[in-house]
Amino acid sequence: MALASSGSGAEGSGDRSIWTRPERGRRGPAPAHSRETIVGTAIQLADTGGLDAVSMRAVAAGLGMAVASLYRHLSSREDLLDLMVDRCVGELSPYPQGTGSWQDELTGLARRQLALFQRHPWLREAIGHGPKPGPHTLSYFDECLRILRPVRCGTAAKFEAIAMLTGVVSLFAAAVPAPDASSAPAPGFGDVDPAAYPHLVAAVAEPAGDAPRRDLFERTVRGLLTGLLADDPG
Amino acid sequence: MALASSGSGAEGSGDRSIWTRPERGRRGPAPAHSRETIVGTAIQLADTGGLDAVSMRAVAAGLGMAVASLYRHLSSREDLLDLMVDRCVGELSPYPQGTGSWQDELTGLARRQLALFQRHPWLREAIGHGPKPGPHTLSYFDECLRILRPVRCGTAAKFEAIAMLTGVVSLFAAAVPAPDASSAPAPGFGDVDPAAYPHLVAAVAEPAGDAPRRDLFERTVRGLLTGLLADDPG
DNA sequence: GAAAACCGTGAACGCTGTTCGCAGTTTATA
DNA sequence: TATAAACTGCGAACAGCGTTCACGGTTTTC
Repeated sequence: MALASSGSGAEGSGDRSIWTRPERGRRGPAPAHSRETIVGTAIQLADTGGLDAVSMRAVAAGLGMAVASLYRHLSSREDLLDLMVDRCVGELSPYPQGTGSWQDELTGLARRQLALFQRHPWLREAIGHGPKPGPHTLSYFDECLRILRPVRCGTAAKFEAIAMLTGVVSLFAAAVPAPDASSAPAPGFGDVDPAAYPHLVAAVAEPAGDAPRRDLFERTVRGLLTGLLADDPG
Repeated sequence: MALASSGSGAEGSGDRSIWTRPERGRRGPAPAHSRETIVGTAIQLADTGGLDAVSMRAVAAGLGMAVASLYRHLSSREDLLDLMVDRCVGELSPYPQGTGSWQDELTGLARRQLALFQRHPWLREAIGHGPKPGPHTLSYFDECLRILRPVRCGTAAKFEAIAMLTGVVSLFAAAVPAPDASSAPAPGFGDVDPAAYPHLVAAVAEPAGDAPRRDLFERTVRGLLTGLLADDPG
């Protein structure tokens, strides 16, 4: 059942997973760039221009190295994305000592996640393309499970709840991208037959009246948790 | 200088949006393929092999036409994706006559959305890349607003709730892909230092105990709606 | 000293979305 | 009816992408 065949360990750069591949071999010259530097450059590119800006050529150019050399450190672009994600998840730690109820703790964690998604908007897209959790992501799961320890329900349900919570936080991050740029002009209802969409036309005609209600995030998260982990007999 | 000066209307295929571009010009031979056929072929490709399988070359090949000819019907691949999304959203209509509370109606709609996401898994990815709603999507918004009419809160809040609901449904679709294939083997915790993730190790060691609780979807959706649209004075 | 393992790289392969120019067809106008 | 405009279809090409390969130089191991 072991992932890496139980036999011998890593065989150099032929490693399957980026999490078991050693950062450098035991022979040959020292690599000109560390894994840390490569991931940092990639994250910087993504923060600036989105995931599309993270091309192998762009990363290599940012480091002043040749494209092919990147493949001495990574076996694919996906490896790079996995490293980027895990390093950003690491920004959530250290996790504070828990004091309140598990709902309080989880909501607080969700709030820090929201800030993370806003710092790195590309995270929304980078996550979910296959679950290959790195060490920081495993720590994050561990922390969630620690918080959820008092909840009496199956492990699978807890994992589902964690995934759902992360998803909702990501949705909030998408809805409120950041405290800066001009918000997207809302779905652009161009010239359209008003008769076909009566409620829609009436709604957009209304005087908006949107005082962005406070604690919307918190109420939503708590409502979600209630639905997901309601305390009913298993 | 003006491309499409505000004066006259559409000038043939030079249209900005796919929703205003006429399907065919007023001169020249009749197109060999209808927009309907093109979108249908693309959806079929996506249903089979995901969004990556929807390359302009693949679509053209599926129709027995040359790649460049596709650009007589679409000004970009994004146009094609927009058309695909809108046509699938159209599968939600006709919308049944509402009978229950707005929570009941919205939950029912969410359930049909869930089925839609499961029929077309690529929808999750295709949605969200910029809001360019087509006629069916506008109808969907209209229907949601009709259901939400009794709820007393701002229009912006309602749109947020709709977006959030759609997102959560999409998350459920991702968690429960379909009633068929082997579910993803859960995040693969390979050989890992047990001491570093005590709660994680303890959790996966547990006997799972997952009777997939019934009505989890419904309870989650209702919990979310409660959080989002709780009836407090604006 | 020889051999194995490793780093860096230029050049290429196949793929992608998109554009250009040309030939043929249909319609509108004079 | 002749002519110009507008349109369809398409072969060929362009720039960009991720990835691979073969080769020379460097470091370690035997």
